[in-house]
Amino acid sequence: MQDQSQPVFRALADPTRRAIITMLSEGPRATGEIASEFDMSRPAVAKHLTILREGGVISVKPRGRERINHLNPQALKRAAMWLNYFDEFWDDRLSNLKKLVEE
Amino acid sequence: MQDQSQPVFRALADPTRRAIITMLSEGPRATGEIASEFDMSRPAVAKHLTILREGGVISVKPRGRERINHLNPQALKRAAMWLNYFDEFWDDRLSNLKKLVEE
DNA sequence: TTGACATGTAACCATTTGGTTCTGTATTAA
DNA sequence: TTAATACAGAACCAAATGGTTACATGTCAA
Repeated sequence: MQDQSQPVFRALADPTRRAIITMLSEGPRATGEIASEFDMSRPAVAKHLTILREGGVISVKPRGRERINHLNPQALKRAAMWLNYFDEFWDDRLSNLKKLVEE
Repeated sequence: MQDQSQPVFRALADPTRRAIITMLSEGPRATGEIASEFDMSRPAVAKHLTILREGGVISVKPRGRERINHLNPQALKRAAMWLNYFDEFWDDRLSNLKKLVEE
């Protein structure tokens, strides 16, 4: 079980980064467009984007002089799966059903 | 949606703390018992336990001179719910079923 | 009651984190 | 071709993080 999930959980640890994730769930955004939504400098936001990229949470496609940031839900799934392991402790009913469905 | 989940995500950000969570999912453990499993000093582990407690992830019951640490899955659920919001992006089928079940 | 055990907490330290400003480099528009 | 735009990256800084050792306190056992 050893820590493949560390970069994802690290990415999730900061509220600004979680806000960026939420923002990108509505659709891809250019870097500057994201930065303009926050009360901090563009390089600060750029650093957060780097950490999100390192965690595999977002991917970037250059388009002209812009860089378009896309959410990469696969990476979030890794963290969700880790947490869902504990499902059984808070919701046996739903967890059992899920297992059934997955079979 | 504003940051009630911050302390939980903070608690989840460190690999040692996630290991402690896994350990406690097998059953309650005394502080020293937990510390002995890690290659670091007891106070270091105690600090991690404090952060887990602040995140509501564990709760502590004194028993004699020991302090028994219990997993508190409710707090983990908070983080899981945040992530599950993005379910729809990676697994529409299961997410739809879940919604149906929850009704 | 005395000593060992289980633990918490304080003081300290190196590294990481999250922010800043400044500078450099493509790319688009005039 | 020149000026403005969109961005990356370096250098710097304060505060938070994750670790340490040393010390204090409550509880159990002899």
